[in-house]
Amino acid sequence: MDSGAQAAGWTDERVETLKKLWMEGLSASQIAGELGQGVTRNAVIGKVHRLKLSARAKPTNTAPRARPAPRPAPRRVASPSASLSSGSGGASMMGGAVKARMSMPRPQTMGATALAASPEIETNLYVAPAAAELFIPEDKRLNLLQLTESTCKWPIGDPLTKDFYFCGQHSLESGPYCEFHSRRAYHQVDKKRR
DNA sequence: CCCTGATTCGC
DNA sequence: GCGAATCAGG
Repeated sequence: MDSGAQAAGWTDERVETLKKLWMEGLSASQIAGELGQGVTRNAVIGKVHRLKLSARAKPTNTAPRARPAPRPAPRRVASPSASLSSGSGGASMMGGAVKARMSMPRPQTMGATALAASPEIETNLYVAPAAAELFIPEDKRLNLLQLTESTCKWPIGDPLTKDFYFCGQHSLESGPYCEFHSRRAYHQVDKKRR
């Protein structure tokens, strides 16, 4: 009995699922995860475009597609070596080590995520720059002149008062902040406020 | 750093 | 047609 060859090939069923989920606003990675591990987010996006499904939720948008992206020279890596004997009816794929790439068990705020009915009163109109999250001993606090290339430049407190200082921890090579504040800087913590 | 979709191009 | 690599934005 033949078996296998399920990862590749977009069956009508899968295409329908793709359309459905895409229209519902799910992200490509989520759809990929839903379809199966044999499908990557790139595959989903690629298929979406081939189907001309892009622009799912854009009723009134006449904005041109940004820029055609002036590619200098993608220069893709040539085939490492076509020494892999293809054909010969040797289905040597699927060894078993299925790496669960990209695990995201977190709900994450998607487009159709309803707001939690939290009657909490937001009295704090002014939120400090995530200060109280990391206590810095006084002897470690730095002022503007004390900052160096290797000190975390995350500001803490109100710049207009004396209780202002910089984190001062050893900063990462990849940024001006320490590891802790580097995360706070970007990452999707609150996403965009619509 | 994380994520998102968009695009290109070798297969 | 397919999707990895890459790009570009947030």
